[in-house]
Amino acid sequence: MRPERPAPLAKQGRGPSMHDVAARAGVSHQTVSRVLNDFPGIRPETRERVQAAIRELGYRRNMAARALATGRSEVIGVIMPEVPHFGPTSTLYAIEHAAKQVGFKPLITTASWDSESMGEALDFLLGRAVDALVVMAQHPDVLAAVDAITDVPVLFVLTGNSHAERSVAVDQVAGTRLALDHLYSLGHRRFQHITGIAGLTEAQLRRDTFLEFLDEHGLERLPVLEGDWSADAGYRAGLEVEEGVTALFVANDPMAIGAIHALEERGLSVPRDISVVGFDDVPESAYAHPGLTTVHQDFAAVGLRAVSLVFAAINGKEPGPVEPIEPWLVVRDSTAPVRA
Amino acid sequence: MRPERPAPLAKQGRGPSMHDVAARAGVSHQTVSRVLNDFPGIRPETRERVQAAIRELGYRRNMAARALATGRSEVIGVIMPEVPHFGPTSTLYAIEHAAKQVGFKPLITTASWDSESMGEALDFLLGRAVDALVVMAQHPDVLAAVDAITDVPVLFVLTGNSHAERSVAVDQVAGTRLALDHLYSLGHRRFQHITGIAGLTEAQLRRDTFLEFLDEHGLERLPVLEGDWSADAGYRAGLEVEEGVTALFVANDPMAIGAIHALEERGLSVPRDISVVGFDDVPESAYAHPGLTTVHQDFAAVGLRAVSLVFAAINGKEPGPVEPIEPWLVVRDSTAPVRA
DNA sequence: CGGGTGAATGTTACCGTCAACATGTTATCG
DNA sequence: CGATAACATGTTGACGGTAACATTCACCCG
Repeated sequence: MRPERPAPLAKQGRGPSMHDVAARAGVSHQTVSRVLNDFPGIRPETRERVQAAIRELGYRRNMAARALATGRSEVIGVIMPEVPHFGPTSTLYAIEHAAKQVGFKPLITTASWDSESMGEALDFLLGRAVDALVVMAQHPDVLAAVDAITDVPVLFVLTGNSHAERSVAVDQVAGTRLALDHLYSLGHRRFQHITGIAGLTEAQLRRDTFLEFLDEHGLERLPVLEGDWSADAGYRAGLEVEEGVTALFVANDPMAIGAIHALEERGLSVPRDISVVGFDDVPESAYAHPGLTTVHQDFAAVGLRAVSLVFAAINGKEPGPVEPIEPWLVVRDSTAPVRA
Repeated sequence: MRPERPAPLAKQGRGPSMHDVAARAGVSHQTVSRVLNDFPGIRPETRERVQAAIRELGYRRNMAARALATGRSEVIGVIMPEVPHFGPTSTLYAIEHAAKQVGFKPLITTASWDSESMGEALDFLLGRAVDALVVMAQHPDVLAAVDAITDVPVLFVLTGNSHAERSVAVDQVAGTRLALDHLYSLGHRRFQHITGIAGLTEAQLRRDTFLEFLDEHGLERLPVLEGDWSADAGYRAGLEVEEGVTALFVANDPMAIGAIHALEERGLSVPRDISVVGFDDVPESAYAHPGLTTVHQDFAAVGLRAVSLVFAAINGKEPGPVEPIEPWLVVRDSTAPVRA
């Protein structure tokens, strides 16, 4: 199962074309085209005849030909990270749904953030004449790799609002502060943080904001624990949480769940001994044990807004600056006031 | 943001074509084509010159034209359910990865299982001249809706091995029996089940097998609790679990997590008072509280095998019957021997 | 009642690529 | 040394649509 080059080509007889329909309806192929595209000035009776022919032949428009002639494909290219985490996946679904509403479909490809991988992804999508590009730019390098593209409108997503220019994102700084303010207001003063994958913009923003917050409040900087978004990593990091820490801010929910598991194994009770806040609000977090306090990110809104902007750009309207999407805090049982 | 018909067409100047490259390299466009497609019999020096021209112009093959000329698009159409659950999503990623290895990419669309929605999805994908179709057929009706398609190889996925014909699936009956045998061997005799979305093949198979199992062992049929795959539904169902039940088989992990939450709220301890088995083995299940015993489904294998079969079919090789993919049981802490 | 007008439809060229066939150019060999 | 492969490349015509322009016809009006 390796990539063959001159592929055997299992010639599958093509379906009927416009000409076939035209012949059957006794009109010219152009008239068929006009019916298909809802052009005015077709006699109802003619339209009827054409539509009948279409139905009878089971005709289906060839979008490759249409794309060739018009230069448009009604497809939006989407570049995703290679690992299917909750955020990208949710956003993808939202994009798919929103795109469908306006007659577009996504053409998906995955890429890591090195420029070679991105280059391949771009070649693939642009070669398909996608009408626009939505790039999940979780890593700063991605922006550079895509920068040269001018063939087509490009929109970045999941950039943590660090590149407001052409990007739709949940405000990571605001989300992080929501979590930390909550813990601080419960009286906690000894904080630790478990990060997401090093280098990813969102992980970096949460981490930087965490450290900023500590400094602002004159709190001690305990070691930051490195994670990779996975529950496994959260578990391992949870084993390393320092004695005396009462507030643990974890960069996403799965890691938080892993970490809580580790803490309990160590005999620490959440939230009695230590409060934990996650990030994302995955559906299971409400039923974790204890229910996980977390920052909700509205990925559906991200997808919707992304498509709406992309659609505007495709139609030549250049919209104004984009506001970040505001996250909100969901307080559950994994956080409690610090013990006296 | 509604679907406009005659769309304004933001004319974006097209990129260079083969002719431009040919002119620059001082050869004919056909020679360019040959270089691009790795045809033999090109003088190395000529090849060099063409490749230089390609690089200099930033030429990119127009796949719409290629698709039109060859009738192939190197794209696999994928029809997904509208709600992004773990199984379909994981499978999608696996398909994307496997497809990439053989030079294909997925074109995704979602559809519910009614024939109208499926019809639209099919029109869209076949209009794009996809080379093959992978349909996530979670509902029996889907099979009927897609049945008429002969233009292109079609493969079903996630059918729970109920339609072995043209389908790749994890064996649901086997998986269910793994879970139930485990519980039975621990001494449990009072079972209850929380189902997935009514009507979906996988949910149905798990449920039917559950009932069969009860009958085979002469166990009482307590009411089956209706769920919908969501942790929420699991929680609600968990509130309804009957007194005296010691073994709860839940149709997926998120619902199991929700159910456990409900049981603990009711003062029942898992696994002391009641053992719970889930299905799917989502990554967080290992760190649920208690660690969830569950049936692991290898979605990566499903995706891989699906692509491999589809690829074979595209190249005209009709492969033999497909073996189902075997799930396995992962025993963790949510199951224990029944108390004496 | 002839020309103008607009509605309905037809004709032709072109989008960028591949496939089939045609041509030109070297080596090869009797 | 001329016929003849074998190789390297060029030319032409699909593929199935869309767009621009051309045509036909009926009708209206001065």
